[in-house]
Amino acid sequence: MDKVYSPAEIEQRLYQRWESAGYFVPRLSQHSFCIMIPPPNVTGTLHMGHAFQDTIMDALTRRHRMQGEATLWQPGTDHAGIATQMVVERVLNAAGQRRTDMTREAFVERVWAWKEQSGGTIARQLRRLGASVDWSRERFTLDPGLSQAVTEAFVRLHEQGLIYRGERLVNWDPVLRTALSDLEVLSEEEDGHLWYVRYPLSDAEGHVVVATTRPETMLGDAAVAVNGEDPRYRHLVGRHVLLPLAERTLPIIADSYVDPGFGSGCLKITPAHDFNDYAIGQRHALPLINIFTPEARLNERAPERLRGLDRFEARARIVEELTRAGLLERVEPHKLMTPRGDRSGAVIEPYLTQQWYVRVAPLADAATAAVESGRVRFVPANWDKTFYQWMRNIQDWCISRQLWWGHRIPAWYDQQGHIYVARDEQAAQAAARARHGRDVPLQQDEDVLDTWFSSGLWPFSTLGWPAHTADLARFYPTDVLVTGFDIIFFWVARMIMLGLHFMGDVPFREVYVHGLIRDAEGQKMSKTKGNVIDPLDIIDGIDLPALLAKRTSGLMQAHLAAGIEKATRKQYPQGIPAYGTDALRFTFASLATQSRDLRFDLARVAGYRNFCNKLWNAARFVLRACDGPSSEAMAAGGTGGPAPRAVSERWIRSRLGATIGAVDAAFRDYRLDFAANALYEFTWHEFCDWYLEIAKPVLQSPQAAAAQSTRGTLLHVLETLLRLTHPLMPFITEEIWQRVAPSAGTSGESIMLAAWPDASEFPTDADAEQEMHWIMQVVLAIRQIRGEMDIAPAKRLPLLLQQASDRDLALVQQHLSLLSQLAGLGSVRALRLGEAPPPAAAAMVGELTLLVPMSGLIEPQSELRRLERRVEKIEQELARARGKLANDHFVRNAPPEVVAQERQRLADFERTRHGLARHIAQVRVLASV
RNA sequence: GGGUGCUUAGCUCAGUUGGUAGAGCGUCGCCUUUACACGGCGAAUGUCGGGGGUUCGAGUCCCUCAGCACCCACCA
Repeated sequence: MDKVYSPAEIEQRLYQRWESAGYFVPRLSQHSFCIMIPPPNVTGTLHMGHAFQDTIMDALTRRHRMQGEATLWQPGTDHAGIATQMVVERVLNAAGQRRTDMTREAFVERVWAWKEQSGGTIARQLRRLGASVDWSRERFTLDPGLSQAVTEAFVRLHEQGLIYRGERLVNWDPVLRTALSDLEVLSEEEDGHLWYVRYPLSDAEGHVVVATTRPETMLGDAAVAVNGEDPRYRHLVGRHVLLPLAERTLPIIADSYVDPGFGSGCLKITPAHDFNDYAIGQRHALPLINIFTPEARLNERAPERLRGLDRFEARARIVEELTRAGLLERVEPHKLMTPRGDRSGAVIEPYLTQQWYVRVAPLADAATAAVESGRVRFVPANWDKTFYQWMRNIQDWCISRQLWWGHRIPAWYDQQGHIYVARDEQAAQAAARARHGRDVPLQQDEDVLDTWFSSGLWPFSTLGWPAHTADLARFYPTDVLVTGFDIIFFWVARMIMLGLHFMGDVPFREVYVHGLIRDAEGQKMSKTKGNVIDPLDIIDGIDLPALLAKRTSGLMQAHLAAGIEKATRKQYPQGIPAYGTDALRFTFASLATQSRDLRFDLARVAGYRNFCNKLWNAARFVLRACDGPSSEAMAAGGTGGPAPRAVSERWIRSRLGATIGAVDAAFRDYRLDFAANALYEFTWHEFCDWYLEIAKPVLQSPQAAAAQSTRGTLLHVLETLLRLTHPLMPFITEEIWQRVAPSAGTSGESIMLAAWPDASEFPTDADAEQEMHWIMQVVLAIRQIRGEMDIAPAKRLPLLLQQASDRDLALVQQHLSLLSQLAGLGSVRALRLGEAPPPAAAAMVGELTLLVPMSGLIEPQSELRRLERRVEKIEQELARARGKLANDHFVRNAPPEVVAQERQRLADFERTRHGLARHIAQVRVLASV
């Protein structure tokens, strides 16, 4: 084994072996475990958030697989309608072409070609991350099977009256020229204006003033509304005004929606271009006057001179004309919430169109009930509140999109406009024939479905639905969904609704909601911010020029490049070193706290890369120590051999058991940060820092049985630790395990298929832990003196024991060589009764006083300072403990064991202080000489 | 307007039913100790955002204020 762990050499080799050996395919077992991957966009690449999420899922999957369950992690990708279509259109535009220049079929072909070209990236990335997904079941939302599921779901929902087609206002993206669902619209506060416009009364002198943020829509006004209670305007209700710039009169109506306190108290009503106005228009039977084309230009309903103007040009023109006509009373600056499309960024227009909708209310009720009753459990639990809040106010879901890339809606129209929703064209034709008595020409709906419609079926469509497959029976409901809170509404809620509806059961029993990965400064990672890191660049490393090129090329806003380059040069002057997959994965695990924002800092990856190296070298040590012909004897020692085990062996086994328990609990609670910490702590600070050091002299000792027993323990503990660590760090654990397992008496093709560690095999050994605690206290106390006095580590120190109890003496006797080795002692001797101690540095362990004679090594002054610092601390603790025990209320009300514990603490502190005080007095005399 | 979080060491964060405030990174000493310098040993560092309350006892529970972040929502 090399001195330094080199992930690059082993990771890809091991993954290929796992994959080709079929280890990712679920085995047969009574119990099953299943996770569905949230399918990423097929044309995208995995970012840090994906890598984080995939690490979590892989860790869960690997642990369950080791527990012997039939484990499936289902992979796949999403066609991501709008996002993908936009990407391909951008490519076309760059080549001087436009989507509208080609046929739909030609365009869709281009998208498929793009998908084939880029589709392998995600799979490649997943493999590099070590994701143990079952590639043989990989799915894509536009696969024939999944498309059939989409059609089936649509047709059934339609038959059940849960899908309908209707004409109403939708969120219209005039740039993409498609409808969007409510969720795809993001509102943000922007600076705007409030224009106060005079609408003259039609039958008398005077006018009313309406306040509007969108003067251009006045051409579509159908009324002016006032609050019926408003004394200023009450008398005008029923009269009419003349709509400026248009040759129309509008009624003045009363509606309680109008807030007399806002603006002028008069509201222009434009039912075809505002959601509120639409509702008011419905109440008052007002006409819908659509003044826009799908591109949001003024249409033929506008006066001729304004036709064809873009909505923002139209606004300027109309304000200008109103000003010229003296109808603009004033303009105020005004902050308003502007709705924008989440993909295009275009200002969304409420627009009157025919669209398909899912009637959500009945589905939402069932979904809410499923969460309330605990059939679906959110982790952390409080996400259910977010879920409920959305579910309570849910509106019908607009599922049709005026795009070309996606699942074509299974609806056909005859020339009279009758609709035939059917599983295929033949079935539609049959329905048409039934109506008309003959075949008639049918035209399929041009629209496609919202991407999230097919994603919503993912937990069962991937398993073969609508067929009744064995996989469905085996894996549905799945066990856990691992996802970010950003798609609870888009995806989680819809899977629950559709799963309950079509499968009659929840799609997953638990939803583990993790935080979102941000950069080291807490900024969201994005291309425009230039702070994106490709997970593979952390694994393989990347030099600065390549990193700069990646971050500054293909920017939508080229002017950002300079700033990004500067920041990148500053942050990564040397580029990024190669850290390997396991270090990255362990970092992700350690980040998996319950916080919402998770800051990703490369310094942590470096720390865990070091941890990998630590584990690697510990293994190197163990293998070297156990190298030899008698490996069978060692194995026997490891699995309950004959010799009574040394206390250190009993201790490390007990600690391992505790660690297994902690890791098990952490996995059950989805606290991978706890799991990572427990593994780190045990591996580094117990196994390496203490046990390996303890083992060294034993291995050299002439007592063959003790050495042999130690070898067995080293192997057994390491082998178990590797299995325990494998879900988080699959590669390094496999690489080491392959070398360690045979000597440890374990066999198997792969650690992946080895049994998950059993804590009961390593029960708590309280005696051993206590005894080791004493040893460690003594060692630490002497090391502290050495460290604080700057005594060279190689210098062997004499140690005198004062006031040693029988137990102390027995322990010293028993562990003399151990103590000498760990603390660097030259000699150890107990003071005789009445023997005057020489000038010495002192430390206390319980009642025992440890003395290290100064004899030229230690300056009395510095020892004095050291002792005084310690006493000061103890005095503080003493004061607190005394105060507590002096408090009558505490002694009377606190539980007896707490009071007893406090008394014990007080006694310990007093003894220690007393001992130290005595030495201070002595040292002070020396110091003053 | 409604809702949800967050505020603990220089930085990033843990802190499980209230009972001695922790880790990693960084910092400062000493060390080429035969697994590891991607290392070893030792050290320093906190008004747990402010205020109030409950309690024998509060980082933890309640109230309140401040700051930050996010989500939902139809005030023109």
